[in-house]
Amino acid sequence: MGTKICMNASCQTSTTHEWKRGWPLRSGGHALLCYNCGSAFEDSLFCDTFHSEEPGWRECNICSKRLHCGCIASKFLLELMDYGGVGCTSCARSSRLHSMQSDEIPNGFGSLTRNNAGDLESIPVENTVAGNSNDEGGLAQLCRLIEANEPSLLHPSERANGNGCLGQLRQEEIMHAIGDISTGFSNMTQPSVGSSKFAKPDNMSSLLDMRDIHSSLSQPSLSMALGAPSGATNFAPFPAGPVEGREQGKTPSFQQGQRSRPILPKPSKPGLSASSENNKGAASELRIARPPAEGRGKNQLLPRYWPRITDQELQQLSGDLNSNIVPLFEKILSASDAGRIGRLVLPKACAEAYFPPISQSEGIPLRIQDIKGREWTFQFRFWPNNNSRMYVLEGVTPCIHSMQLKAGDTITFSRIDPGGKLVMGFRKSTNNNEDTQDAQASGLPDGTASGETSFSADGDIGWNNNENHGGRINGDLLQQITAPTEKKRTRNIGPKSKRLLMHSEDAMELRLTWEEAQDLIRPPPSVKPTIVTIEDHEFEEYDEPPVFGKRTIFTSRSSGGQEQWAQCDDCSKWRKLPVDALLPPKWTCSENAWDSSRCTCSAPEEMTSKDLDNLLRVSKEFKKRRILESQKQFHECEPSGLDALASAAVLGDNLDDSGEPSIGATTKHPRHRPGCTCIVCIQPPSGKGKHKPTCTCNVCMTVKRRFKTLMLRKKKRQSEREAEISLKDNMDCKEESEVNDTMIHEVLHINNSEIEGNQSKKQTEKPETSAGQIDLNCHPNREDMSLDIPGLGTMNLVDTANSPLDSYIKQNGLSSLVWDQHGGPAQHSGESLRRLSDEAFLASIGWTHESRRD
DNA sequence: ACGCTGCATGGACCT
DNA sequence: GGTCCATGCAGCGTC
Repeated sequence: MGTKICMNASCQTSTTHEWKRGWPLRSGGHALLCYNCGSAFEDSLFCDTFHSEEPGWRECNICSKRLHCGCIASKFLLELMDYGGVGCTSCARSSRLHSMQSDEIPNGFGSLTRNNAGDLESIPVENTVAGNSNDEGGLAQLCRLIEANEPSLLHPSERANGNGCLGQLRQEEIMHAIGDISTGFSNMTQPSVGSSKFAKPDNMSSLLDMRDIHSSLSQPSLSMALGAPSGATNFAPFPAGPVEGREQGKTPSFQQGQRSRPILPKPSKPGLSASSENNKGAASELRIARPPAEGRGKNQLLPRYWPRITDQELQQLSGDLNSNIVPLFEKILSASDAGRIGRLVLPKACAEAYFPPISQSEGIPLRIQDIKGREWTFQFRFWPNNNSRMYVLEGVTPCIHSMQLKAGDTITFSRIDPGGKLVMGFRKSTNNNEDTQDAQASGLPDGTASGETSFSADGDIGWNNNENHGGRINGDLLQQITAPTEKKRTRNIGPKSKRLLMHSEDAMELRLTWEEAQDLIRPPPSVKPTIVTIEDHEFEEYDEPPVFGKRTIFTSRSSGGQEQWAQCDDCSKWRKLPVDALLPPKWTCSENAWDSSRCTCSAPEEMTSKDLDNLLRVSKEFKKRRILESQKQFHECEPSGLDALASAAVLGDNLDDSGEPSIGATTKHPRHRPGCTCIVCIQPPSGKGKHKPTCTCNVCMTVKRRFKTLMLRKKKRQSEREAEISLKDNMDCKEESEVNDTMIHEVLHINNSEIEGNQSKKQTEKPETSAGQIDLNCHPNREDMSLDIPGLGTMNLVDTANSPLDSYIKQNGLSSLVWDQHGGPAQHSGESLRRLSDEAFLASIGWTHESRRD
């Protein structure tokens, strides 16, 4: 991080690695303080936000000089200015009490003076504040100065946490701040410099407490915007309503400060939209998640529930109602919240903080006014849940309907003070069609729109809302949020912004199909396989996991031969390779052992750029089409792979045979409750030799049905694949003409080799040819994975699905069984085969034919 | 059969 | 590992 020099003139410690952790920075991390005296290092006074994002430059109301960056400290100051106008240093000085000169600030900015160069210096704190800890440095005293000048401007909690630190001010800003403070407070009443409170060094040593002041400072604009008539009590950011009132009796109000909270939900998350602040300027227009009013209870409210109401909205509201609106919390409606049940799950912390306390599960009726002034009565109650409580509002359906809310919309709860009346508003999800109106009505009893549309989409800093991120990502996200059926998927994606979102078309570019992945798998380099024979099939076993090889493109020439093309990782030129070449993940021209004339990057490319473009374009289109097809298949067809296995386990064969009565499906399945009739549970313990072919027990019937269905599906698929292959061939022929005379058709290798998923089939049917073509896993799309029947080997299962019935029987050595039944190598008709297949299959898995033995 | 109610469950998130 | 909360579902009441 380089050498840091302490700003304390009497210290000036220079260090490269020793420092203390200071106040949290809005953009994450902490300021660094001198380990020796606790003062700030030079560059610690720079605001990270300022340097990285420049979110909040503002102009002086008078001279238009640009001020501050919007970091925690300056925001506080500026918002104070917002109350009475923003002022820069010079303007402030002209209007400010001239008596308030920096050298006259006895216990505050006496520690901050300008040196000869005009820069700020920090002088030892002990020089100015008796008994004060050095830890805070001079900046901490800035807060005290503020308080000294206008105690009523601070929330009692802020006064209680009088050790505030306006840390990230850089030198110039500090001077601005001083001036701003002067200006801002000059409009206020009774500057009481040097009050007893001011001199009192209470709570001044704890850096932890410093965060409190940061939190508190982060939200003063809210109350300011409410236009409190006058006096300190009205200026408190969240005037205590009845709820708090109960506790106020217990706790002195000055101790009821805002709890320690980060200024924004998470440093990284607000950053998503922080840049949008750039041109906004006025903080009052930003939809920033605010730490809500101090409520009852000790639980912190999760940032996702912080109300995001703008100062403008609040101002308007307050004006409309002639009273203070205290935003309490908000919640994005879930599917069940907006559903027919009519129960709105309340966040526990919110319910306990802002709603009346309830001791009985039945709860109490709660009257809440909606945006149109109508009053609704809900049952506010709870259920015991895991040694905790789950709070719900019951009977919300009519209200939800009247507001035309649905899952994904946000419902807000506010309180009108005085009186403590609860008000609920809403905010529509911005991806709704009606978003253009987007009548944000956060608690507006008269339904007055408040200009939400203009900034809801880009000014919102909350990370758990559906309005962040612009463009496609936003669209996708919103779509997911408002689609309850997609909820499970969106949960992971939407709220947290932790995952990279990508539009589907873009994602398609990067998407690797299973077939492609299969074909890219290479044996681990320089590891010799062990050859293992399982059921007459030879397998290569590797001790090391496979690696992905280099992706190549295959082309076919009109002469019939195939070519493989690979791109050099160094020069990006395409080189022609033999079809059977398997490349490592990284490959360069120098490794081109097949063409000595092109084994260096300097060698020219064989293909013209036009050819190459065509090649790539066709490959890309082909892939897109292929992915779309696979998606279509996925949606239209049966569940596959593990899904099928799970479904089959749950549903027996109803998956395939919908005509059969359903075995009661239950999501509790894996536990196999008593009475479960799934394929797993109905297995006899031994599983073998106890069932006659005519047996109609549950097990036998299920197994029979399963095998029948399997075969039918297999046949159907086979015919579909054949049809598809012919279709593909036709399409490929069309494409060929587009590319080049010499390139008859071209497809990705992976497409070429197993367009219809036949590759894995071939590999399993003819494993002896699979040497060099590693299939380390069977295709997850294979429906026969659902056949998890004891006694049947994995390879048999694979073959079962992929082979015609007769070959299956042969491969499993069951032909003798057929002979037995018919007294010789009968010429089986399809019908007889089908008739026999049940028994054959039963035999293969161990259900022997006792009747035969008889 | 249908709807309501209260609880259980498990994934997601937080500490 | 603990907590929260969205949702599933069994049991019960009502039609």
